[in-house]
Amino acid sequence: MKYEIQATEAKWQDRWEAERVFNVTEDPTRPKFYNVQMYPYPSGALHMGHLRNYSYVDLLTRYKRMRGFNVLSPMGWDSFGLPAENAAIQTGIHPREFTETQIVRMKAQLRRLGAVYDWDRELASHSPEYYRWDQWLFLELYDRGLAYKRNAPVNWCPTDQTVLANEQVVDGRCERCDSVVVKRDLDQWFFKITDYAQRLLDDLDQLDRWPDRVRTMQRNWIGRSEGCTFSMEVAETDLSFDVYTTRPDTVFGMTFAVLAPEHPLVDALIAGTDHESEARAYIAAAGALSEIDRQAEGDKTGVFTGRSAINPVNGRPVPIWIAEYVLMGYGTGAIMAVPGEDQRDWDFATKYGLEIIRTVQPPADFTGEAYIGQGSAINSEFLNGMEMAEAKATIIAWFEERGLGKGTVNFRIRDWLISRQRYWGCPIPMITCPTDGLVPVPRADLPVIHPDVDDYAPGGRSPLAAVESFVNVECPSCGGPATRETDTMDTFVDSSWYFLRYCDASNSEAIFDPAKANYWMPVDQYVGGVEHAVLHLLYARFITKVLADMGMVEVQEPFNALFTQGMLVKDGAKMSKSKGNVVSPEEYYARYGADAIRLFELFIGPPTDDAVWSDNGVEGTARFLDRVWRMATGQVGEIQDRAPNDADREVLADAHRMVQKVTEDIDRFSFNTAVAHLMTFANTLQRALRSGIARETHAESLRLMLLLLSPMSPHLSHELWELLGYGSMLATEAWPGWDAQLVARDVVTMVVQVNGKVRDRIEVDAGIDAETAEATAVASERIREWIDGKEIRTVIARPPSIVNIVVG
RNA sequence: GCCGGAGUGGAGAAACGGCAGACUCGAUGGAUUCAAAAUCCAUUGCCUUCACGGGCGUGUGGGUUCGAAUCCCACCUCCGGCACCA
Repeated sequence: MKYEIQATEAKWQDRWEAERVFNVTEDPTRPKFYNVQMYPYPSGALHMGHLRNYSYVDLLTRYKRMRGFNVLSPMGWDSFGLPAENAAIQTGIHPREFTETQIVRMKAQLRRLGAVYDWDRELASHSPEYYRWDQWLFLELYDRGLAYKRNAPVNWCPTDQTVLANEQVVDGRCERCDSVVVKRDLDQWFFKITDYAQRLLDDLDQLDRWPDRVRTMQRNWIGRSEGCTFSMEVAETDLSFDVYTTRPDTVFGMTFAVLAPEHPLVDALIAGTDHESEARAYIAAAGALSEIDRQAEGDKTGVFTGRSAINPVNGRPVPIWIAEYVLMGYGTGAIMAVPGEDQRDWDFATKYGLEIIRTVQPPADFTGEAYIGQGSAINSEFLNGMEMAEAKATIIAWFEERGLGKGTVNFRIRDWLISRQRYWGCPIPMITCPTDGLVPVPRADLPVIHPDVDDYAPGGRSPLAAVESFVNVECPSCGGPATRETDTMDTFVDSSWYFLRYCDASNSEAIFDPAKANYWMPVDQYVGGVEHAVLHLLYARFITKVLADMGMVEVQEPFNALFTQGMLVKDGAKMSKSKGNVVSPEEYYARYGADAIRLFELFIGPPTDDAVWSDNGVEGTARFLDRVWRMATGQVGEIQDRAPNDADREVLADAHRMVQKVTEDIDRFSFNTAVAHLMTFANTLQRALRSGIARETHAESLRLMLLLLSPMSPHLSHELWELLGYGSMLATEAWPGWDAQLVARDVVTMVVQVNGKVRDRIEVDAGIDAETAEATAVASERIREWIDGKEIRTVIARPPSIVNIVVG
């Protein structure tokens, strides 16, 4: 009997769906398992790289189900965004039509893989039923002062014609299109994620089932530093400015001060000095540079202002410079320069002939320039002799006593810029009234639906701004003429709460029912790419904390365990459409079926590592599955109607060993070795069949194999399960346990080493004691050859596995 | 520069501090076949030996240990993140 791949796979896909096997509701009597994959952008065609992730998630859904969990595995679509809009610009097809076509295609592809979800909870961020709650969330943040509009220098991508969040700028370039990002001053909406910086940092400690790498990346991104802010007066004026430093202990070593070129005080500072025209030229030149050039580490440039500032600790005047190595966006945009203990200040001082005073004693053998290590304070009056920590505390207290400054904490993270000047996103629900200023759209008027437009092309402002019927509205407050906000939201807003919406996806009265969210949350296993380490994963944590503060959900952290899968690599590059190296599954479905593809995706290597695609790997797993089919249907060897003998009992023991290993390997996410153990047992079973196996042993072996194989290659497993009469729906069976007595071995191979080198292997009783093990080892013929005539210094016995004889 | 992670056969990879290379691909030889496909068997880290066996071997150099791919130190290479953040 031949295995009919296409018909069988279709049959089981139909049955899982028709019998609603994976549709779930809250059930307090069972432990829940909330299994989520980062919802995909509906790009249309899935390639082998994508299928790797779907195979992992589907394995977990099926496995946890069999382990007795109430498993929720939903699916949805991150369906706002640039690709659909760019396609619309090119083809004229409405982004909605384009997107919905792609969603239909992708659903069909997931179904073809045999991936199962609770489709009742399907959501798409472009649907008004979904983005209505984006808008609601925005208004809640606005009411809490967590959403605000401000004019600020922002990152502008000249190609995509929109602003970007800091997190979307990579090495000065747009993460999407790689264009060099420029700064523009624009009125933009921000979410105040900086209010949550400390909590986002602190709670990383409890995420012990996240990869360290991701936690470290978030820590770096949040970038907490402790230091001191104090004020400096400008000599011969009544001006003053604040500086921030993490090294207040070195304040006596300040030999100059530096302002960022954009510092608001600069203009007043240089006005009327001899250096005014030179300084203005410098500022203009700095302003014209791109961010990349600005941030390029190289020769530091700067210009003297002609003014001096007074060092508050000793009244000493120091020259004030303007230099672009000081950034307006961090701290106060002004620094005290201590060249003795800061390499950047050292470089600058050396270049411009400024004084250098060491205030920390370097070790005698120190040969570098600025010294940033530990040491005693010198040249620092009352701080002299103190170590760094003590000196810091002392000087901060000194500042605070006199009201001149205070200990402060700074974060590198900036507020989240969420405005986008693009069409295919969620409209921001705000109205600007000449009388009342910014007025929120009343919640009863949500959703603000974005109208169809003729021209999607970005032109520096949102395409929505061209639609007068959309823009012009009555002010909800005074009824007078007013205008709508025409920017749309960053799509990362959509994705920062979708996992909560899955819990109650069809609720038309609220964003979700807290009771339902509290049943399912937190997500027990979150699966996705590491590229979102500081984007989506940080935003989602932030929004969850906001919703927790609102009392909507109890958890402070949305994702209990995070799994970041490796990429699939082909021809030395990540498999992706843009690289042109994708392998489509269609041909493989036709030849080998979904089960073989899934099994290969699991087997290809450790899930967290990148894996290299190989064309004939699927052939290997297909061969394995075919062998399982033939062994199950009596096409291999001989199944004998007799009582099990010793050989059969050993086969059964191996089957139980397989159950143990596969279970343990799945639990530690070692899917590649789990598959390997199934293959090993298949080899064992095949040998047994060839020499004749008892029917009972054969049946039990197959039963266990099919249970273990079913989360990996579900179609063939289900078909055989039904065919062999074990039941009608394998997916709802319980995961097998193993018999510890059967797994344990009576006789084991003991290795005997002489001086650490293996010299013999002896079959011994598994319960052998150390004394007997040693005696057995020494008595061995082969061992005698190595130890005779030599002095036995010591013998290490670790029965029953090893004995090491050390001879001199 | 700073912070992570990783270097094991021809390839993907295994290996609680205890037999390095499980499992799969590939390759070679063989069985079956009129022939092929499919299937099955055997071999497959390097050197040496007719053979039994022996020697070497997990990026490099040290160290700890009876024993190290695994732990420690230094270095090299690759990958990822951050980077003029005061």
